[in-house]
Amino acid sequence: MGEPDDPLIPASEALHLVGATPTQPELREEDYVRLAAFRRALRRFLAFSEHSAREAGLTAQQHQALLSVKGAPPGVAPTVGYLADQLLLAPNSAAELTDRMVRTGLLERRTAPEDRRRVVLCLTPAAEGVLWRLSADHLRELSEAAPTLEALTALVRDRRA
Amino acid sequence: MGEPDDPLIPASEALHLVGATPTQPELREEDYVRLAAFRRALRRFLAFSEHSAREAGLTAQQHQALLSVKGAPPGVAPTVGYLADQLLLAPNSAAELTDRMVRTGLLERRTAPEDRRRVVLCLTPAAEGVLWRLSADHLRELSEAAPTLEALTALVRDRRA
DNA sequence: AACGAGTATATCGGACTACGATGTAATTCA
DNA sequence: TGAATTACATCGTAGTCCGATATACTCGTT
Repeated sequence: MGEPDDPLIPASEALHLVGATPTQPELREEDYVRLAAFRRALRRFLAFSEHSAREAGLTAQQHQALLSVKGAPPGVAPTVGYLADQLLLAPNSAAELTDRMVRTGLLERRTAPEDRRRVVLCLTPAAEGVLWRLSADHLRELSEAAPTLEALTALVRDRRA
Repeated sequence: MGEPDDPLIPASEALHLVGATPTQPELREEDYVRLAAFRRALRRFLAFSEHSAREAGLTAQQHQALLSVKGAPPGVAPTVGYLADQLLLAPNSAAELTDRMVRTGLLERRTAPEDRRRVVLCLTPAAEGVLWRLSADHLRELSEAAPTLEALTALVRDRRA
């Protein structure tokens, strides 16, 4: 994942950047443990997803791209911009992602007739099959992981100060 | 994020790699929409986290590293290996992450006396402050986002075939 | 006590992605 | 028509992760 990991701001300075101090969070040791557990659960799911996608020959990002295109609400055309919006990517990054997926035969670009600036994305039959398989796997995994996730969100949410 | 996104396996071949077909998933259009919505909610939370961390001068990965170290269960020493395990990273990547965080004054390396191969990680006071602030923000955000997330997991979990 | 196997980190080179800045084409509005 | 805007594409850069490999340390054998 290309997330920059080193803003090179010394922590001693960063501390001053955080603005006003919260009113009275009263953070306990337990809260850190819970947050850590929650994040780990999230990571576990994401790791499953990543692994699952990679086994099918694509990346997590590509999987989600397919899902966004396929799962676009009726009446909304899945364009490159829509993809960027759904995946919370910069428009150019979405264009590049599209490039790679077209190159590997997962997507097809179609210039929209009514506005020829826009490019509508279509799944290829191969992508259709892969996505079907991946979705089934994810639904299965979610039916197992969901309880844990829900429990943790509830735990984190309902902690008392 | 340095996630590779282009395995360069043509989709037509990838389709053959997915193994046995599921028994009878009966995927509907709705399922795709729900899965897409769920993934988008996840992304929203992760984006909040990313933004929040970056405002404090570090990355999401670094934030979670701090959380893992701080939230290590009592009796478990947060070493580099432990970090790798918690963040689901390769050991060398964890070592590099540690490097960057030591360089920016977030972590401190301490060779364990009883086994001098192991390196125990400690938060600096600055990191302690940043993490406290971030944790408060995340608990606040989670108390808002959790209901949505729970609703979506439930929706995805309890779909009927 | 020396040896070899195994464990815990560290280092190096390579692959890949995301972004900012910039460019191009199409549309809209004045 | 011309200027401003929108949608997407291209290029160079920064930064992460990983595999392979190296180093340091520990432990069980002999």
